[in-house]
Amino acid sequence: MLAAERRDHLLALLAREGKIVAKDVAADLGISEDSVRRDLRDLAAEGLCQRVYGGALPVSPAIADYAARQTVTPDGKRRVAAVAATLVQPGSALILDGGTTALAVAGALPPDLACTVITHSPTIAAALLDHPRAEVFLLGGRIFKHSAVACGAAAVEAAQNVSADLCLLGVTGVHPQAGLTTGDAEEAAMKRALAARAADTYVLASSEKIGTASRFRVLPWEDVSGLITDADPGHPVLEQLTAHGVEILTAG
Amino acid sequence: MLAAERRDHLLALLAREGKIVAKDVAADLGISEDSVRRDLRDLAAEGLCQRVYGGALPVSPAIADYAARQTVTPDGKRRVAAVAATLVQPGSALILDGGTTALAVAGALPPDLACTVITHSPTIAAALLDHPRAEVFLLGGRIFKHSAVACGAAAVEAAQNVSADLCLLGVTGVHPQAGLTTGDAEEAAMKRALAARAADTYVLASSEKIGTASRFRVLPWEDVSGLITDADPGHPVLEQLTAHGVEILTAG
DNA sequence: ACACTACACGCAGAAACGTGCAAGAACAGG
DNA sequence: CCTGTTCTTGCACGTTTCTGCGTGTAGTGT
Repeated sequence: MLAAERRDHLLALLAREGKIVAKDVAADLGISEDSVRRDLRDLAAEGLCQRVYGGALPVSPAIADYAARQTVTPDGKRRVAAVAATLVQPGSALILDGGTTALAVAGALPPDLACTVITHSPTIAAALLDHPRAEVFLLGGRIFKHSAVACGAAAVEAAQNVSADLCLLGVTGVHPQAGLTTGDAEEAAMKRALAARAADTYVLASSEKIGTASRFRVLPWEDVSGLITDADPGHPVLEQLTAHGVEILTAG
Repeated sequence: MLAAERRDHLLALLAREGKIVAKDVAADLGISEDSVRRDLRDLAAEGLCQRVYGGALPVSPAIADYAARQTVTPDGKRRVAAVAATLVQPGSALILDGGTTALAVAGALPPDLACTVITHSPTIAAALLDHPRAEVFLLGGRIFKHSAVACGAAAVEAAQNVSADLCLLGVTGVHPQAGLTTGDAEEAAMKRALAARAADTYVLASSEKIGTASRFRVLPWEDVSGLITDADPGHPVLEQLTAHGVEILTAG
């Protein structure tokens, strides 16, 4: 049994049974109680469960199954998403890009947050179905299979009819000179169109993207309000970006 | 064993077992653990799996999850979907409504079918991502949480810009006098807008809907080419519909 | 107050990891 | 056919991570 698998098992168990008894799980899986306790401690540290004497309980019954889904996104993206979610004010309008990191943001939004989310990603729209107070507006268009978002002329046109307070953008490359880049021209244009419709644009960039550049430019740094990343705040690239006037939000 | 072949093997294993243990695979294939780890690292970099200590896990259990949900689709809906899928000609354009039955149709389409699918359901758009040759066009608009589809003025307007050979419509009520009905006025209008853009409209109706009516009329029988159902062909309601000129396709 | 259980912490062995390196295969060009 | 290059593969090495055990402490129930 893989360690990560065990972790998932615990969360699934928590969602299904509503509680975890360390002793029982240890006996059940044939591992030491220490390992179970260690896992529970880690999960609790990430806010995914509440540690109690003898085992663990869900932090809140409502988000139990959500937590199980969240664990599969890599740690870095999850941390970036958590910070990004704090930028979304109740009652505000948010433009949310596609991609796995943005999907993590959708999941990280408080379940009962009342806000408007505008997105061109069917995946993200579907993910927000269980946020009852979030109003979701979907931008239509031809679906680009590679990144699972609506792109093309129709999607860009649809974007012209919306406005928002905040735009959260995912990219594949973050480079001091090249700016924000992505691997597809259509996608780059779409991201540009989205960013243009929001007062502030923040970029979601897990650490592996820092310092890399892809083929197509999305935005120059002048048009970016801030960058949210889990990279080391002392990273040389990040320091250069600060010099460009980009606010750096680190998700340590 | 070719490197690419090994890669495929790993992905297949991941899909089948839900996890990969580097050590086991290495022993199984008679190659070094290093090679397996290298492959997993590459796959993870491409976002095809999630690397964990000891092996790898699927990026998102949502895939397995979704597959599992498909199988729990009630038999009736699955049979209806299978028949509906046969109506879709290669190269044709299909307007696909939202709802669980329509989702089953998306799943029932041959994986390599080349066609255009127009839908206002983010869920269905997402489900069609694994049909590489299907061109998906998403109709945007405000998302109605209840049925998880785009509705409202924007969605209806978007629908005006498309045309298709076939429209597959889900409804909640099929009644000889009341016609096709559904429980929400906005949704009814949207369905009407969709049906108007296709040469032929077929209705998906699992047996429990036959003979019932909901509050809002979608279409009169004159505008319906046919009905696909798993109800008994001798059902009195179906015979009345035949009299209305509606073609009945039964999914025995 | 007492016994008992659960707990955190530190430790050491084991397992998994990343990296550099060299041998070998596949390949392109002369 | 030969040669230089590139890519892949397995091995060795040092490093990191995981896991079970022992110890002392804290919490729980009688």
